[in-house]
Amino acid sequence: MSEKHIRVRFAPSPTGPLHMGGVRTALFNYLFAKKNGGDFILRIEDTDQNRYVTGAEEYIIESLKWCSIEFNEGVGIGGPHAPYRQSERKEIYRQYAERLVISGNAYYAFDTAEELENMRKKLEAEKAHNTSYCAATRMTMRNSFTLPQTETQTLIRSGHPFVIRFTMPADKEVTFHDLIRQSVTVNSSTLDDKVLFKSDGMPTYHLANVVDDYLMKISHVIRGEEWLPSAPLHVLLYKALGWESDMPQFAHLPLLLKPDGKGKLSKRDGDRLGFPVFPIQWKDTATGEIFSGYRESGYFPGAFVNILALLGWNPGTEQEILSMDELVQLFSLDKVQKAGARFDPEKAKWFNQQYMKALSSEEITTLLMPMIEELKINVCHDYVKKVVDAIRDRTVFLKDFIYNARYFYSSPEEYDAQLVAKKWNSVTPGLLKSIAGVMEQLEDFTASNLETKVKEWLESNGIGAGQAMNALRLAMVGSNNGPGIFLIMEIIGKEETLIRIENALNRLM
RNA sequence: GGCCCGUUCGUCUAGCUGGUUAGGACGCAAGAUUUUCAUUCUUGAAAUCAGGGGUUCGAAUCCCCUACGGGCUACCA
Repeated sequence: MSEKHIRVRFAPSPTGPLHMGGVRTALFNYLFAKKNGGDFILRIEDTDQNRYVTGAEEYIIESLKWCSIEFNEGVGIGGPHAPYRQSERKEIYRQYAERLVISGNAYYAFDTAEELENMRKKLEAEKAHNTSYCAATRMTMRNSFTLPQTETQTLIRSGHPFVIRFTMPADKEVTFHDLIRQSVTVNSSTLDDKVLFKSDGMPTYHLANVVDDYLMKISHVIRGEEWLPSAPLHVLLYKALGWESDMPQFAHLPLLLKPDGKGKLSKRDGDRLGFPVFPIQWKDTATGEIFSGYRESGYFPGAFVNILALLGWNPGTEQEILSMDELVQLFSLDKVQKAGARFDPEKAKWFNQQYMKALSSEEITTLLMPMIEELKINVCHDYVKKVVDAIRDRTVFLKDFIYNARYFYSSPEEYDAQLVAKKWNSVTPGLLKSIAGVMEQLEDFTASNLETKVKEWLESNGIGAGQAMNALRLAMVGSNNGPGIFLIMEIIGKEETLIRIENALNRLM
């Protein structure tokens, strides 16, 4: 193991939007690279033409950008090992596949889908332990082992479809070291003769991945746990290609599990349970279905990254709020958890709240203004800032400054029926009229002056504060939430305050 | 079915070289503040460390077995 320059890659395939588990894999690669002064590469693994989804690649790049996960080599920006899109590297793979055939580590196979299906059925019926194309079965199939050499040559020259399969040893212990799981051993008899090169001229993941990681001088392969079972094949491929001394180190990350039930977090869990699973919104062009994103839901990118970082990793201290710089400083693979991490949407909200707290009201307002303008709400920066100051403690998401604070921008249209039933009685209208009369006289319409004057009046008339305050809140807000009622009045101003009392009187009688 | 990986409060986790009242955070509960709702503060409940065997004076920490969970098992990645 030489002291190689650290080079890692994130290699998604553009089959749809990248979900948060994928972003976390990218993040861990990024943190590891930054921490060790290495390179972080973005490679697009688009070897499956059938599953290619238009827009997915752009989506991936935009997502990473939103998260501030920057790559310094790869698709879009190029680099010394370009191209970084596997479909554009097509020519490279075939020679390595053929090299494996020549060295006896791979072979041509001509079986049809139907023949493969029959083989599987037969093996299942026999209750064979290994029901795949492997050392035990390959001699019964149509391939360059069973066909005469001349026939193999003829078939290939005549353009007959073929695949190249790896010659998996019959019975060999394959052991490799994983940075997170230590030693992993598998017997090759349980593995199969994986297709390395497809009949459409494209490599499969296994070949492309190994070839590219070698050519791109990748030092560490950090990927999801779903790849652990095929890692022995990859190790064998490095050996077969004579690259054993340059083989990267492996680290298989634990999976992200769904908050409820069983299994790994999937595409549809988010909208089913009310939280996003995607970094940014994705619209499925085929079905028109929209999948919500963290960005659109009002999460700060820093909070999102923070949440992901702490899923399956921790710094070993009690600090939970960590900036990207701190994450880079503290990150290490040996603090990565082995078991899958169940995602908790509630804690995700808490993280966002912490990031909200860290911002000044001025900063929040600046972030808010474009949203306000887009909604054509006619208020100025200073007004919004007052709203922010008033409700920031009770706000988790940026959009809540708008939707949960509608009463700052317009008179309530509806009044909470339960509250009306409880707090609005026969004396209320008269009471509100009198209070409105008091307020009308006020020059100084600040919360403190309002409070003093209104309370003085109530006291001198022997009226309990409770019924007045609740009725006022009903008139101003329409429901039982929001900051101090006098502060709301100060912000919306005298004119609006009186209008709302009038509105309530007209509507509630 | 086969193979691989895993298993500390409901959840994320600390605990890494055996000796702690098993710590923190989210959530939950109670109280205080707020004549609303939140915030904030205080307090509390919550893991016999999956279970069972060992090793040891002593194990959440080491070993084995079982159970359970997860992943993989395509000419998908």
